[in-house]
Amino acid sequence: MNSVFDILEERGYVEQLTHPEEIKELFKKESVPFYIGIDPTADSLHVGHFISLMVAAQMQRAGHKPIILVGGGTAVIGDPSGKTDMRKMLTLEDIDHNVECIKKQCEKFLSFEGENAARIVNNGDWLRDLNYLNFMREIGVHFSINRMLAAECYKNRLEQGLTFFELGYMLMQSYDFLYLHDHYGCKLQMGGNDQWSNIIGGVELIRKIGSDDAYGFTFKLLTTKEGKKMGKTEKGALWLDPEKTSPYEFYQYWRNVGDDDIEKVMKLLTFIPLDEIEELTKYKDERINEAKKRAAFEITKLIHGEEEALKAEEAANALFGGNGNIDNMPSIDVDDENISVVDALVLTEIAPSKGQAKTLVSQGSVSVNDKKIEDITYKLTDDFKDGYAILKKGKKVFYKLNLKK
RNA sequence: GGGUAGGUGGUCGAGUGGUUAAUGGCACCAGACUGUAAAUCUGGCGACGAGAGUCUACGAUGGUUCGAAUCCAUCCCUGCCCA
Repeated sequence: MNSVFDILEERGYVEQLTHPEEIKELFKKESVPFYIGIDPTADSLHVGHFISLMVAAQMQRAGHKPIILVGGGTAVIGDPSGKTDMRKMLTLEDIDHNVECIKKQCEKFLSFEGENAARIVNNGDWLRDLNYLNFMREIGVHFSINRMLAAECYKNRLEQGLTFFELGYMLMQSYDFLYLHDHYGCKLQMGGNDQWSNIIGGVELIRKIGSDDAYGFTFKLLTTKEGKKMGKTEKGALWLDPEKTSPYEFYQYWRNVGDDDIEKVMKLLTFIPLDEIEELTKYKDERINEAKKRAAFEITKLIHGEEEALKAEEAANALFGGNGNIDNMPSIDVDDENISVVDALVLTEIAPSKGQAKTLVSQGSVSVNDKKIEDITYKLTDDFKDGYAILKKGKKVFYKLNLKK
C-alpha cells in the first residue's frame, strides 16, 4: 500500500517539506491530524482554494485527519505574502459571514464522520480575545525580526513599506499552528507554496517551545505553463459557488484549458488514476480534447455534483457537438418578446454594460438562433420559436432565453 | 515632529492648464486561423444614448480660470531621509 506521500508526489502536489524523511515516516505509521488554512476574504472559495481542498481530501482518504482552519481572526489583518499592497480591510461582520459560507463549501468536500472526521475551526475563536502582553511575552520572544525580514515574501515589501500590523500575520499564523498542536494534536501544516515562510514560523515556534512533532508541507500553486495563476476569467475569479460562477461556466473553463496544462489539471484537481491520465493525455493533436472533456466533467462533478456536471456536459454537447439536450444550457426568463439584442446581452450578463453589448454586436460577435446580428437596434420579436431563443456571443458563450408571459 | 517624493482607469505606469475618456504594457473580450487548445495577426476595452451627444472619472474637499488629472489652499494616505 502506498503512503499518501507517494500519491501526493506522483500527482505533483509536493513543493517543499520541512522534514522530508520524518514526514514520510509519519504518514506511514499513524493517522496524522493536519491543518490547512483558508482566509475568508470573500463569501466563496475559488479555484485557488480548490487545490487545498484536494490535498485535504487526498489526505483524508489515506486516513489522516483534516482540520480546516478558517481565518476569521487573521483575516482582520490580511496576509501580506505575495501581495504588493496591503490588503483591503474587511469588517468583522463581513468576515463572519464569509466564514459561514466557506464552511458550507468545505463540507461538500470532506467527510465529517468516522474515525478521521474532518473538523472546521475558526481562528477568530482564539485570536480575537488574545491578550497582547501575554502574546508578546509567550510568542513574540521566539521570533527574530532579522530572520523574518530575510524571507522572500517580506523582501519586496520592504521597498514598498511594511507595517508591523502585517508583519504580525506570521506570528498569528504560527500561533494558530501552536494552538491546534496543543488542542487537537495537529502535527502538520499544509499550504500553498506562498505560505512557506508562515508555515516554517509555526513549525519553529512549536519546536522552540519544546515539542518536536511539528512539520510543514507546501504544495504547488495552480499556475499555467507560463506561470500565470489559473482560474481568472472575464468576471474575475472562478468561484466554487454556483451563484457566482455557474456550473456550466465552470465546466467550460476546464474544457478550455491549454493543452500544456491539461495533464497538470487532471493530476491536481481530479481523482482520476494516473495511468488513465497518462492514456488520455498522450496525444498532442485534437485527441487531447477527450482528456479535457473528462477533466471538465470530473472537476465539475467534484464541486457541483454529478447531476450538475452532466447538465453542463449535455449543454456543451448541444452547443458544440450539435446534439444533446439544450434544456441544460444556462437560461434566463424574459417577459418581453420585443427585447433588443443589446438588452438581452446585458440581462444575461454576457455583456457587462450596454456599451459593451453594442460593440460586440457591431463587431459581428453576436448571433440569435445561429443568425448573425449586426444591427444594434435589432429586436428579438420573431425569434422566440417554441417559446425560446438562443443568444450566442462568439463561439463559446451561449444563453437560452425563455419567453415567459 | 522636520525635510522630501508620491497618490491616475481591472492592474502596472505615462501625462504637468485646452485637440485628454486620458500614451503604452499586462489582464480581459471579439474577429481571422484552429481542435471549444496554444502561438500569431487584427479590432475592442468608463457609463448612458439609434445617433449627434450627454454624464461620470485622475486620493478628498474647496478655490483660481472661459477651460484643471495638470495651478492654489486645506485635509487624508504612502514611500524615503532626519529626529
